[in-house]
Amino acid sequence: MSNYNEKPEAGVLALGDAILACLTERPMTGYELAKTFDNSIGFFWKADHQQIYRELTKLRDRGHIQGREVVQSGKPNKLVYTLTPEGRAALRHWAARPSVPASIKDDLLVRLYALDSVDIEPLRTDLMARLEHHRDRFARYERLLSKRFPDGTAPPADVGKLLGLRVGLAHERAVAEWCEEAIEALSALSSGAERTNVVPIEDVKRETNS
Amino acid sequence: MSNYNEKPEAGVLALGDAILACLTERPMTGYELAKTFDNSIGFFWKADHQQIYRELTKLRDRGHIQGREVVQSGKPNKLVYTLTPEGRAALRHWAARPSVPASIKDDLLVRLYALDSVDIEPLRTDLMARLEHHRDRFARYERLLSKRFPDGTAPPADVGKLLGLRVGLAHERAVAEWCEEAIEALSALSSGAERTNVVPIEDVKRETNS
DNA sequence: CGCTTCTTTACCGTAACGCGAAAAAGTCAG
DNA sequence: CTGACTTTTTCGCGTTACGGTAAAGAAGCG
Repeated sequence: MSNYNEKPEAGVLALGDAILACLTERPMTGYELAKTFDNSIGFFWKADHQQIYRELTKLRDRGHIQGREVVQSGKPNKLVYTLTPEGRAALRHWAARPSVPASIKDDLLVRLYALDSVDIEPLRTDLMARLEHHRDRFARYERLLSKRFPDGTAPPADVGKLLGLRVGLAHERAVAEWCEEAIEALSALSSGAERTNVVPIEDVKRETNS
Repeated sequence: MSNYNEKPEAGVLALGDAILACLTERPMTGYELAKTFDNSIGFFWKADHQQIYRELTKLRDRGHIQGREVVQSGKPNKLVYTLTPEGRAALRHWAARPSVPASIKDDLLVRLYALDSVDIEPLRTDLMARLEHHRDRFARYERLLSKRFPDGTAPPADVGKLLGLRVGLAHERAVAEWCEEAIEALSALSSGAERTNVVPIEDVKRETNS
């Protein structure tokens, strides 16, 4: 059996590390971080500005980042945060620890699990919204990919960002397809004895080759 | 502690609802719930026994479940929890609200994002562990599917459980495939150029306002 | 004999999230 | 000019989630 229950020490504080990761790119203010977590990480992590600022304070207290005030005319002064060498080291150290596989944790699955105890109509509506959502995301990732990495390759420093987009793409596609399947199944349920023939999975060998 | 009916916004407390969903199947004790959340929901949701018990207490206080003590000989007495009509109604009501699409939130992606600031070797090791993990899960779902739904169909009440397994399957497959891709990419990175002089900071991005 | 299983509960912490509010400067539309 | 909105940061209220440590008490296993 695979055992991923080692002992990740100080554990889960990934939001702070996500911020550190963002700051490896360039120094940023809390406002910038909050606006777009840069358009890669922000897809997987969302956090409002209060959260960001609170985390920034903690990171500064730990000496992982350093704030430099930039006086602006016409706007409030801003605090541009830069990684300190300690912050860099902390990030490296954190990144060297094994990650914990995230669980799916989707409440939709809970609803489906109790399918015979809930109303199917709102569920179907919900699933359709979800389908749209995942399709949107998929298209967004595709656009980003073809814009930032038109030939499918990346310079060494950006390989990780490419991979991030690729996993997002794969995930959204898989879930969107599943949504279609689920909607169909629910429709078949509510329309009664009508049974659409389901194609067994072994025969559906869909390879997307572009 | 007075007001929990005024804010029916999108789903917050899902752990409690997951427990309610479990209890629609059959009455269970906290211990049973903690052991295996039944082998469908437990894959997507993991919670230790303290969490479960705490949640059970809350649910009982709300009148959503009802505990019935069963005296046992040879074992401690147990509390078998049953859904009350109020609990059923609450579950139905909760399930009728739109769900919030869960974000991915995987710290591995953060590590990858900051790829040029971290060590690749532990990352590659981590990815290989992850690959194994997702393959395990995939195989597990496959086994469960062929055991519980050998012909790929389910009685109406179990359609949701089938769908849950199917999305798990699709997800694990997609992520496992991505892991392979990522491992390959990282290997190419580390075996490749020994740091040819690449892009120092010659390009200071000018802010729109200085 | 000690160890594990069974079953529940308690109290400790803190990370994460969310909501509402507020400063103090400027821009821009009506 | 007024009102609304942007920019940027911060405070403080709350709840949910989760993690650890530990205590019970009886049974069964080796």
